[in-house]
Amino acid sequence: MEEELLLEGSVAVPPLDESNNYCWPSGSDFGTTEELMMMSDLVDEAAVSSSPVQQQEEPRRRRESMLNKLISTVYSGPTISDIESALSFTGGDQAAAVDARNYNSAGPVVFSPEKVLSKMENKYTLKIKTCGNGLGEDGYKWRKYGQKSIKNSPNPRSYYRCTNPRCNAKKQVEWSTEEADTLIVTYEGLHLHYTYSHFLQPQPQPQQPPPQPKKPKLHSAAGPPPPTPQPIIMLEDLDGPAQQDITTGQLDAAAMAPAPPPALCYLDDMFQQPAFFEEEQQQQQHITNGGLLEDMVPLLVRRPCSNTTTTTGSSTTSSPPPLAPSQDLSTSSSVSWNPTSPYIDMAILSNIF
DNA sequence: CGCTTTTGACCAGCGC
DNA sequence: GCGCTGGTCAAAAGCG
Repeated sequence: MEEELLLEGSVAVPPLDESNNYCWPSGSDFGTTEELMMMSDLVDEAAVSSSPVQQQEEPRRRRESMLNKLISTVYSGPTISDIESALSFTGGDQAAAVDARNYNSAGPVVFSPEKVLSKMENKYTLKIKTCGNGLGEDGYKWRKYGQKSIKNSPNPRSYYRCTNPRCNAKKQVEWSTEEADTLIVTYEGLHLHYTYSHFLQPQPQPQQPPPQPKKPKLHSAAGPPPPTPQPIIMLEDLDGPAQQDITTGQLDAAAMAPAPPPALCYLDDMFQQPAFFEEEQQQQQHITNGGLLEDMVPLLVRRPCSNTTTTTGSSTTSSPPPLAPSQDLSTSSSVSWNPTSPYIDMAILSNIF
């Protein structure tokens, strides 16, 4: 089936919000449906009409530009330069040199233009507008270690620490007093690790309605519960066929179905790849004093939004379910694709390389 | 049983 | 020094 081929590495398109804009993460330059369709057309055109000559010159640059744009859209984590800057950070202007948009929380969120309120040292303060389901996810696994009521704020502030023992990243989460659906998340420190431990855990997506917090009383008076972590996917190798649904955060069962777990499907497998370790070792030679380079932030892709429709191909614009991810793609045995599916075909992208 | 969350206590920084 | 505030600790409880 054609659909099966196109399924590899499909990229979920986030749902539309009230303004008919896609809930892309920050930095997105094509938030509207029209812009998205233009981008999709451009990519498709490049894949279909490119000739050997064209591929070498202008089209190549254009494709690279488009790809970079797409990647920058789905990848919201810190870049290598960010890490380097962080590791060599001395304060002041250096911090300002770090592009804050590269370190934001993804998930079912829309970033307000003023998402980056401040960035001092390794702190990133973000305004995150939740996208309907009231949850923000950034792909990392956090452990809550405290909660405080803040003066002049009706909402308590929650303190989270990365569960990775090698990582001292922290974040503070509180609901905006101005906008009920806006989270104010302050990240401190960078994640010097992959999210493999979390990724490897099959994440049973909650059936809607989403599960109540274990102790809802904390939030009953203060607003919705704080964000919960969700798995992310790493786009390990753009030159090869993508194997994961990089935005749903779930392994794409269809992508894996034809040949069970290709090397890149599981991070366990990926870590065992010689090429991967070679790259890791090379990175470790560059940065060894700030953390484990096994932990260096990879080319990872965060899910722009979780409440996308999945395998049914149903429209995302009509009464979207608040939490469609209840469908566990990692266990789905039948996945189809059609043009109405909220997916960008990564196979198309692979053609332009 | 292990992990996570809750929550009161504790500590440090700051202003007066 | 004292009080206030924000951040962290750690024991207890919850949960799967």
